[in-house]
Amino acid sequence: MDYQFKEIERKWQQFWAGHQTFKADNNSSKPKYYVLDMFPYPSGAGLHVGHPLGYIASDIFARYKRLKGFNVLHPMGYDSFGLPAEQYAIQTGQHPAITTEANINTYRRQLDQIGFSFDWSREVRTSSPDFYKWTQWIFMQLFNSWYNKAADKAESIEKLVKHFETSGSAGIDAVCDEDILSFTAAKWNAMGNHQQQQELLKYRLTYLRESTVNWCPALGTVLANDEVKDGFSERGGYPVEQKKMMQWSMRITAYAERLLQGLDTIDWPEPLKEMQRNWIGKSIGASVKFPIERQESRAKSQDYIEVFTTRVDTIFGVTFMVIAPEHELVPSLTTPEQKAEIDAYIAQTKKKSELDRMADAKTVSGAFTGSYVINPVNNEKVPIYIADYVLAGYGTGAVMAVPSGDQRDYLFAKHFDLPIVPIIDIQKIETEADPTKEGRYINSDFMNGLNYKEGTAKVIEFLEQKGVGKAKVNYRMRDAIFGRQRYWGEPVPVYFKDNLPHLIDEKDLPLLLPEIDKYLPTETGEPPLGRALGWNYHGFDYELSTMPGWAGSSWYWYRYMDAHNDNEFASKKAIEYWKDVDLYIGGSEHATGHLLYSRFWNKFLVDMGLAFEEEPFKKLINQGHIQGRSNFVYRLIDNDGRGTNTFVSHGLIKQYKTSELHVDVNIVENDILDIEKFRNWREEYKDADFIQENGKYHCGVEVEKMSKSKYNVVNPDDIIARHGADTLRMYEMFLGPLEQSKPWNTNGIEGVFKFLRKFWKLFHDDQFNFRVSDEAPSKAELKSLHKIIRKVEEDIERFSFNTSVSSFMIAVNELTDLKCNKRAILHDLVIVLSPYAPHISEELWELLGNKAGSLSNAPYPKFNPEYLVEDEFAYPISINGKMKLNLNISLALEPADIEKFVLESPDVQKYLDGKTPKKVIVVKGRIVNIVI
RNA sequence: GCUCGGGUGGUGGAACUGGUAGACACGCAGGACUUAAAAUCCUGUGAUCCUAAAAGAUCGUGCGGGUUCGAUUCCCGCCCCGAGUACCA
Repeated sequence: MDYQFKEIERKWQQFWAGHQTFKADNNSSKPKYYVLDMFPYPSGAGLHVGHPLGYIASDIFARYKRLKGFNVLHPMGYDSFGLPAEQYAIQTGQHPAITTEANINTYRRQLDQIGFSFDWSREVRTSSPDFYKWTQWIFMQLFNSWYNKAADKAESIEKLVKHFETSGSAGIDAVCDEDILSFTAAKWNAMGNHQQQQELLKYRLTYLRESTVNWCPALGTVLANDEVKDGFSERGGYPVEQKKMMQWSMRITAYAERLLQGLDTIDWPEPLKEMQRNWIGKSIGASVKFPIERQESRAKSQDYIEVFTTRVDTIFGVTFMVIAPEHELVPSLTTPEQKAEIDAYIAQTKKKSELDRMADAKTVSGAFTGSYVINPVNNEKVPIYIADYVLAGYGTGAVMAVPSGDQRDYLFAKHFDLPIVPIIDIQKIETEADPTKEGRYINSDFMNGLNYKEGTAKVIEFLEQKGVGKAKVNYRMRDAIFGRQRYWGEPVPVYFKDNLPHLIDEKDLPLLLPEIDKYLPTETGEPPLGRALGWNYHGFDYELSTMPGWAGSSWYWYRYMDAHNDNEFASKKAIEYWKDVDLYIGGSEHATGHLLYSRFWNKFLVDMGLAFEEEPFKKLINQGHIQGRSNFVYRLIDNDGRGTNTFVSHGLIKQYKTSELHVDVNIVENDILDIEKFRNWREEYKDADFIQENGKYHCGVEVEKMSKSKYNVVNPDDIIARHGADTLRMYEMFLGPLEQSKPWNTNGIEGVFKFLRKFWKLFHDDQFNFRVSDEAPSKAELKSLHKIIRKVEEDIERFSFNTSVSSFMIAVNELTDLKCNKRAILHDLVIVLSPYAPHISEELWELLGNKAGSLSNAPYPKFNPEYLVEDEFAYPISINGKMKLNLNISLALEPADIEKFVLESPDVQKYLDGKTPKKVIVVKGRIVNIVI
């Protein structure tokens, strides 16, 4: 039989499913290995050819690790809460659970066809109550915890309460809100429960607080910073505005330092780590309080403005101060004379959209408040301005402006004609600011003559002594907003009593999503859950927002370890066994979302003693994105400027007036249009004419996003129907390096398919009868085999799957040339190929007389370097680094003899021409160059 | 602007620590088989020069320099493409 991929693939997929071949065991004497993919959101469009790229790579690795004797956990599931199902529900009234279920079934069918070795018995779905029960449970643990800076870990809130009861707020160093009270034990105990609870909320790791949020009116929900792009929602592209709301937040900032430090311990791509570092945005500097010079008549709300600066050493160069227009002190600082101007400026900033503000980044604007602060180092009077280049959300929302050292301050000073004072002797400030740290200070009183390091230490010491400043570390990262005004998400297990949030009883978990009539906000503007009639907790109102998309994905890898546990999110035993993810494959778009939140929750679970590895994903690989590759046809335009039904081949379009049209890539092969298929594609093209080149119609090409409207979506089902899953798997790897983004291009797929046929034919005679020989393999055959054994091992270990595929082709070509059908060779060859092309490998494995299904755990063949030793090899030598010649040298020669042989050989002597060489370059025992 | 990737034949891409650049595949050209086509197989395929042919020579990894016996690889400067980020004090 010729290579019948359809039957073979169906047969083995059924076998694997029926025999649970890839079921992972939680008890094994083998070492464990956990290979994880970022689980997909099951969208209605199904998988396109780009989605499985990472899954194929991880599957190859998982299968390889099994061959290497590991107990491999390789699961798959669905991140099944999300907006599209809900949008669809709003439009059609269909319950998102139904849509989701249907989409999951499509995904599952498509995934099964590709022949993945997933352990489906451990499948998880974030929208399933037995999964989100534990998402809610973890939320409750976060609510019941606070972050103890002294111990540098999260601790139970009860411990904090005990401390308050016995010692008051003294001695507590916590990550918390800024407006915490300080109190004695007696005062605490005298507080009512209501006030105590309110105070505790400022410490909890998940808490309710009024905060400015990204509100998207069109979507009717709050978005996280990473879901907003340039002032528009990432999904849908609707405008986003700032709004103050009571919101659930996660105190991720408590973990900022650990999240930063942990990056140094994990094997992740450097760019990704860099993104997280930038996101966390640590800057080391100082905070300084500048006393406000109050006029007697004005109210004394606060008598200083605090700034954060990374260059406290430049404090003698401060000539003005700038605060954000939203700064809370603005009203009290504005003098009556300046009020009109300030109000106008604030009104103007409010009007500006995020986009305008960015476009305006270079134009200087601002307004004077009329008030002054005193520079604490020299008691000089410094005017206070407001300007939108200062962000309310970073630092303290106020900056000390040093125009000689900071370019923005410089431009501002020039615009408002404020003094620019140089403070370092080598500063050049004629045309722009000079932020140098070299040189010695001038105009800086007690710092004069010091260098950067000395000066910084000195000024901090001075400020600390005066009690107006201290060294401080600042982070850019904000606490994560945790509420969405949406239906299709995890309900927050909280009810309200006396306006205070309370957790529901643990035994009432999961808090199920209630049924509602419509998936829209209520008429009063409450989230969709507000429509659930009679939905309350013993008469008390539930929280109506649901959790964001990242909640379930922040811990799901633990659920795979023990997917059916009803009593715990995963048993301690299972977590102790599987520990962490050894290899995680997914896209870099999750850098500052999922991958950061997951690390945060993981650290929290470790603090609680519920997990044991500080970092959840030891090694991470970002697979590149598969872009679409669009094809175009060119419609001839007639003299009246109307489109005709004649199409011009791409090479000839310069000679005609044409318009470009997308054409379905599935009716184009190697950029040549299938004219018949084109005529059938659409009614209007039935009678199309073509101006061709050499009898062919060439299409134009462009790389774009894969999308339906561009007719460049390639469905894996079609590829599998034509060439089979093994071809698809190998071709996706062959396309290029895994981590590189590249356009999908079916042009070369024939080559991979031909390879698999050749491989099949190694085991068969010309009539396609299975025929292998038990003769002893020849040296040449062993050499081919062992080259590939080593190559594939090396390639897989360094995730270079594309080069492996090439090497397979070479090996099979060599063995075909040798007419090799030796059982011993083919036996090992099948094992080595099996991670890449598992179906054909299983079939041949069985034909070779092995027990069906035993391939997945067959031992990977051991590489023997002896077989690579040749008797003679072509020895390349360059002369003067240029001329090259090849000598045939016997490998039996010793290195010293080789040298003699080379130098005395007639070819070399010809070049030497009687002279002795000046220098002989030897690399690894080989002469590579002779300098004459 | 800043940070991180990356520029190699007609195309996708190899070359792992500086050591025969262009593996492998696609495409293209020629040939075999065939009444014909498809499929399959074989040969050639960086450019230029030279040759009847064999052989040979020169150039060649974005551009310009440098280090080295030797550079796609290392260093300096520049250009272009992609990704992330954006007034972060």
